[in-house]
Amino acid sequence: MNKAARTKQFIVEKTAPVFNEKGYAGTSLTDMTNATGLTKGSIYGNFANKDEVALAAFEYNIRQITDIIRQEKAKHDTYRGKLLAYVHTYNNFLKHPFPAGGCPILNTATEADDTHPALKERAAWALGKWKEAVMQDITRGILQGEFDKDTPVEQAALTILAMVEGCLMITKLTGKMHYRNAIMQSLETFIREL
Amino acid sequence: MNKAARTKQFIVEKTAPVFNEKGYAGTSLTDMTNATGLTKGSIYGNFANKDEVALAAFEYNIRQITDIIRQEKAKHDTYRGKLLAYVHTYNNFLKHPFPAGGCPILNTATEADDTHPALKERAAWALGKWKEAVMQDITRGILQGEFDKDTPVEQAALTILAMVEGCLMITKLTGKMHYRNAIMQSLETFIREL
DNA sequence: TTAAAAATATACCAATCGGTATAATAATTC
DNA sequence: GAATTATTATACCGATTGGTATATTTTTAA
Repeated sequence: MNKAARTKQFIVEKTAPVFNEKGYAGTSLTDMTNATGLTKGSIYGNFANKDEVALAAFEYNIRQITDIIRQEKAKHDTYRGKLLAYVHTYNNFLKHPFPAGGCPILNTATEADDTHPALKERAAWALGKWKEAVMQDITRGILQGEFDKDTPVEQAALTILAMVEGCLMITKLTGKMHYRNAIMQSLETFIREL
Repeated sequence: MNKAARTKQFIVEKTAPVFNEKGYAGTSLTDMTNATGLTKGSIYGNFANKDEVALAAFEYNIRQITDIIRQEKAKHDTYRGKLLAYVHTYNNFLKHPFPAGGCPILNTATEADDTHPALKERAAWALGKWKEAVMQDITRGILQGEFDKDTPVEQAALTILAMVEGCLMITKLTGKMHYRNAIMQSLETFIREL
């Protein structure tokens, strides 16, 4: 890993939380130089434009979360346990190195909707991957006899995603932790009833 | 209603969809003059600054939705019917004059989180009002014997909100209508099981 | 209808935006 | 260790940002 690659990585790591908190349009080059301590020339020597940094930062934030989830899922053998890992992870997300600013998919979905199609595409892709992962857990759980074999797999997966994202949004907006606990309680019930 | 008040209203109506689509930071004064056909001087003669217009536009978008929901709820006598009105309204929201850009609470929650505290406060307030309305429907439904008397009222209300907002986010990001239908199906089931 | 008041348009402000050419510096290769 | 290449900093670009002072036009009240 040569100097250039290291600096590139450094820029991504330092700007990722800023992009996630302030959004794409809200993050200026000045924010980026402040976050990194580097100058504009230095940043533009490693990236073609702000878009490239934003995209790389988004990927970084996504990977941050998927790594945590994968780790937590691995702790459980049953597929119900793996699904419940979402509940417990998000319910204690202060314990984990979650990206500052919350869920990057949620953040990107609303802002980049009309303004930044490339970023929106990445966010949609990430959501799709997440959906597939949950669907796979449900499908395998059905095969293992853990879940009802008549479970509508895609619908259940989408419902889990919606509850998690809705929960994150409400918690972020209100700051009330018992709101989060309440919604996560419902999600747990939903998963246990599959 | 004198000229000034009419112009103020006109500015709000024309800029409200722009703010909701592009966000607060993403909407420039040029966007506002384009949307209204007025000049900067004219806008600043009626509002102190961009903040004031953004706040008024947010209130306008919120009222737009609450009016529709109130109307749809009034069509049903039962409280279960009133709750299901959320499902049916959002499921056919193309039929209604919903604000362009989707749910203003969702849009504001993510963007204004760190950047615009006043707007965030209004969004949190609107969400709180919504939560209270749903809780009231559930409480009255319990008194009427429609719902199980052991229903955790606040938890159920928050879950409904989370599912709706999560659904809106996923639909906005992916554009897939059958995702929306699936999640709304789960919400309907949830309400019917209260 | 005319005078006072209010609303709108024009022209401008400093500051910041994203981006770049060039010079200086550091890393790499021979 | 010297030469070359890659990386970073400086200084600047035009365009756009939010905002304002002033002039002009339009409402409103007498």
